[in-house]
Amino acid sequence: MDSKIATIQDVARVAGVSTATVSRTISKPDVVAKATREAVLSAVAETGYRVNTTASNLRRQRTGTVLVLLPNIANPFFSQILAGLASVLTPAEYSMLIADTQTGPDADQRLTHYLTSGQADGLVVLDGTLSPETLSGPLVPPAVLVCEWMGSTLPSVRVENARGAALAVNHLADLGHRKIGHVTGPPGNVLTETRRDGFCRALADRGLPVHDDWILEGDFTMDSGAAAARAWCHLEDRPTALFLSSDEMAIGCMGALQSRGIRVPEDVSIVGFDNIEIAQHLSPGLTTIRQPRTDIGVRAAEILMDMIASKTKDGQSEIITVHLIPRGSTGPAPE
Amino acid sequence: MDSKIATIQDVARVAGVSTATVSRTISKPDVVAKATREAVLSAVAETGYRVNTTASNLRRQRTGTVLVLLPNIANPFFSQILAGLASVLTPAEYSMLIADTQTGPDADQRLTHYLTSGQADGLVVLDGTLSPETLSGPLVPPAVLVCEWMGSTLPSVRVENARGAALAVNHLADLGHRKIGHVTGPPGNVLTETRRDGFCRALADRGLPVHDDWILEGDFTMDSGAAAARAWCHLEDRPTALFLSSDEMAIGCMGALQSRGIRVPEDVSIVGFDNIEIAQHLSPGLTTIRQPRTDIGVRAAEILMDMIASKTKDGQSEIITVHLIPRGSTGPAPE
DNA sequence: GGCTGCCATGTAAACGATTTCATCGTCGCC
DNA sequence: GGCGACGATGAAATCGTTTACATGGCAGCC
Repeated sequence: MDSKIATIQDVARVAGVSTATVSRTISKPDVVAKATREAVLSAVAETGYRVNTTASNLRRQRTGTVLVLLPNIANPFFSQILAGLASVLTPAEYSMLIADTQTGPDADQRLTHYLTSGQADGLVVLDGTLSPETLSGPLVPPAVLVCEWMGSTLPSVRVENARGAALAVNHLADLGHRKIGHVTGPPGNVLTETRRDGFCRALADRGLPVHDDWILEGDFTMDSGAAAARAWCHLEDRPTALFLSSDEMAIGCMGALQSRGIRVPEDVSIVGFDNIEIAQHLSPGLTTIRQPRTDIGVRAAEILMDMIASKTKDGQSEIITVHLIPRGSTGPAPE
Repeated sequence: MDSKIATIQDVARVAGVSTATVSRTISKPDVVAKATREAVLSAVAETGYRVNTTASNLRRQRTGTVLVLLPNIANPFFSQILAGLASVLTPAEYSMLIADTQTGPDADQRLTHYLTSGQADGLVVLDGTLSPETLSGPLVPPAVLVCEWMGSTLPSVRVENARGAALAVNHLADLGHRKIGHVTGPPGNVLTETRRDGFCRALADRGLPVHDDWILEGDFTMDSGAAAARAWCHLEDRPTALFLSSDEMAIGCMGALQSRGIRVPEDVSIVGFDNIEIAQHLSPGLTTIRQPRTDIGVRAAEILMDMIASKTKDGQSEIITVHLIPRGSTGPAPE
């Protein structure tokens, strides 16, 4: 009937040792004598003892929490990175505190509050719109940036965004397209900038025209992809291929085009970016740039764990390779 | 150069009061005199004091953590529930610990460990395959089940799964379909059972045949939807309409059908379940049963907060209404 | 045999808050 | 004017660990 959970004191009493020995048995078993160790372990089993993480964290001056900042938790792209993060953090006894940076206008203030409140031992930033200054205060814990860098010196796991865009352009150019358009992410976002730059540079490299009217603004959502499709329809001189800065937008765009009777890829070829799971299940399948999302999360978590362990704010950076996945949404340029 | 964070002691010293008064000023401002309160608050501002959550939690015998059990974090359906949960939990100073119940074979054991380790003040269960016994040990904190019930007496936020299935069937029957098939979720999952039962009952109510060959087994993933499409192709006597137990499966199925040249809805009508965002962006749009995912999360979190506040394991339950969203993937039965 | 040194363990002081209980005024009332 | 009550504050215990330091015993060595 002891609904109370056993404490280290109880274990110590049962095993006939001091709490120090119990603690040592659990954290560094090799420093206690074999006999004592066994006595303690059986006392642990008998009492059903579990270490109280809160107390442990307090004493060890850590929080056991990693704060993950992301713009939109409902985006499947992010959730898969989360899965990667979790697979490393959970075994390391860290829990993820997920903060949606998009909710509400006071987001920036709430954020600073969060960052400096000592609620987290580390930070994983998935939001490309956060300012480097916000992230480099003295009170801000070690941080790893994911998928972006913005000239900051913080360690990061980045994806070859520019090269990804170039892969898309080259693929389309190889298929004979000469009029290639682009739908960007939201302005100010690093992903947006790099992919757009990579796109423009690749066009130039292939000697293809960069046409301002063909660069449409989106915001990574399906809705904005659909809007881009409508905008495309209203263009006088329409590109025969579109490279969209995210799969979500590409899906929204493709759906909107198809429901207007425009054929993909016969009338227009579509390339996305991300390779989210659904891309292969569409008809036609979506040609896209693959980013290994789980790996990204895993590497980010590993780097962060290293930083926390070595108590530094500097860490390694890593660049993750992207690949073109050709599918049915791209085809030869129409006449 | 005091990179150290201020403690309540520092504030007390600066304000010339005791730590007790500082603590009171912050947690129940009305019991301290106005003058003292102001002195304390300005000392707080001056020192940049933030309460140390870990210490506070330890003293107050809480963890400040809610454990969320879900089968697959990458599923967009769940992430939106998470968003709803977060919107309630974060303001209440709770953080979410997300545990993927699917990873690894020792999942069940790890789970029990988690549940009883006192790591969480509450539990939100999104996984329909967990056994009620696992969730009702004396050491398990207050729990709310989401989207399921399995005869358990635990409080829950459930969705009208059976009625949703009936809505789908009636919609198809109204369109003249008499041969209606179903793709289920994974066996043993409560959602699977209830939706299948609702499906069968609705067929019977409309006087339509229940044909075992037309009930295909899936597991809620796109891949299994695609597999169902292939299975459908191999049927001798093919249903003219399919109700799939999740949108993901419906998408996988529709994509696979279309890429085989089978037209939706001319050759076969498709109904999903969930109304995930992408459903409206497909071409044709996916007819589906809408569950208000964010609301579900919000209500579950609210109920849990109530339970924690009143220190009980019993809470209210709530049933969330579903709606049919007709889109282009359903049409009149072919001749 | 006595000294050095190491190994295993215990003692007790943190960690930073909350909260009970005691104390000290001050006010009101008879 | 004295007594009771109440309102505001402080002192100190407590939450459950971890860990620096002290202690005691035993082996090894001259």
